[in-house]
Amino acid sequence: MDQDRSLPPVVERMWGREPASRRGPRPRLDLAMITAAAIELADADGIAGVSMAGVAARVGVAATALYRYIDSKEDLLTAMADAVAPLPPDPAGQPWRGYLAAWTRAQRDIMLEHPWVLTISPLVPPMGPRRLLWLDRLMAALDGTGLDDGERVNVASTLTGYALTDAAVAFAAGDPAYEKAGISGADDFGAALADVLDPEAYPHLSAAVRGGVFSGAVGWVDDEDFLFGLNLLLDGVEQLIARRGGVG
Amino acid sequence: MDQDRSLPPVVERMWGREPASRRGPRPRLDLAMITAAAIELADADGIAGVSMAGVAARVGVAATALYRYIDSKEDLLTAMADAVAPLPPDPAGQPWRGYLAAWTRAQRDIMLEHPWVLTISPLVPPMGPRRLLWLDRLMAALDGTGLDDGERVNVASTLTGYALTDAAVAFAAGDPAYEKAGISGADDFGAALADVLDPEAYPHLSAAVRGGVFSGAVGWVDDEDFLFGLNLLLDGVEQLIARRGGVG
DNA sequence: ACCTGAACACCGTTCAAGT
DNA sequence: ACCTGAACACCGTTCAAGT
Repeated sequence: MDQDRSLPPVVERMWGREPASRRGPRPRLDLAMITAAAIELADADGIAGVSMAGVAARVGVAATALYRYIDSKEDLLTAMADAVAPLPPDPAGQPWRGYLAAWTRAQRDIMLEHPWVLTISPLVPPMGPRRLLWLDRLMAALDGTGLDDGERVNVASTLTGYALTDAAVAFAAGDPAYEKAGISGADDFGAALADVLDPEAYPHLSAAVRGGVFSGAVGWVDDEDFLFGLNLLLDGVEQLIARRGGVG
Repeated sequence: MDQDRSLPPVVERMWGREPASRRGPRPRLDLAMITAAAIELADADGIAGVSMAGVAARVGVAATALYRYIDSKEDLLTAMADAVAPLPPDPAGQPWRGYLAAWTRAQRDIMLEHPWVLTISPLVPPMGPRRLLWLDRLMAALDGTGLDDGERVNVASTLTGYALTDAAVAFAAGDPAYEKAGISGADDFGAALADVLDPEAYPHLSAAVRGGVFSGAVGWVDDEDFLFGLNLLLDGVEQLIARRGGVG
């Protein structure tokens, strides 16, 4: 039962389970060193800056030596997505709603600081020690609300998804691809769109664009927008808690 | 004002604005043909199956000829993410809540059918004709609720994000990377996790895992889970509408 | 047992040359 | 003006050989 349902090798290593190597020279590296180097490269040059050769050079080793520690580059990206997360905020003594808000904001901030996470995260299930610590803390914060474990997990995944979406939208507004074309903010986004939208085919949207939906001072990136959607979710959670008879 | 705030070239082409070419031989291709070929490849072999050479071969042209129509592979992916969306459901005569639910589900279904969208979508702002048609229809469905344009856009982006998250989670449960390791469903996911979780460091989560959170009959992929989070959101929207004094 | 260096198959993109 | 073919710089990954 222990051997049958084993985790993927990278995940095992992310949890510190290095294979017990006995004979021969001692390893010069471990997964944490490699992951840290890769994260530094990604922070500096984006995901395109992460090549096996580049990571290897940074830890002072030949490119091919990395394959002693990971099976593939994909595995490396999986480990990066977990390791980039800092420790979650401490839920001790906090009311659930305040903690969930802080938790979600902190998770979004990770992605604003490390935009490359957006390019790997969504398809990777959170099985590493860091991401699961976040999950554990959120579950703790919901003690006393009457929500069961399954509901808590669902709340966590919904909030994680929201953080991801918000970060992606915020990032898109400043996307270099659009700056290249002379569009630098929400303001120009709307103006450019107006040129192309047929009012007959897109009646509501083109009216909204002419009305200036995308021309707000800060537009998409506005903190108000983050709170808007977040409170939508938290209101929903609050209703559920009320139904379960938990305390607010 | 028309020239200054121009859209990126790909986006212009997505809107059918092919450059007016006069002299010389007529083009053999257009962006739609190229995009359709790329989508077929991605559906068949995943995003890894989409190479410039492969797409070119499928439309019967040398690899380098594609650069007459797009500036880079990234542009091609942008066009694919828009073109893969079918027409949105028709909102005519539907109550807002029912339409939003159908809209969100349909959007998630796109990603379940074309999982490769998950690997490009989150960083690409929706500026193509298809994605913006979806936005227009959702805005139409909210007529009479009292929500303003900005709020409607925020609702749309939040629901889109939710659809994306749900699809990603559902997809992760069946991720080949985990099947490779002998983990085929939610059941094994939980068992594998139990081996590695330290109950002292992860008290709530390890209790939940022992309690079988991840061992439900269908687990993550359950339709119940999709509706759970969706209703959280729609309850939030409903509260907002009530505050605005709109009709349900 | 760990690491290296050479090698392989493949990739996106450029550019000059053809029509 | 469109398309081709050769070429370039780079990539992830393998494998035999060294210690």
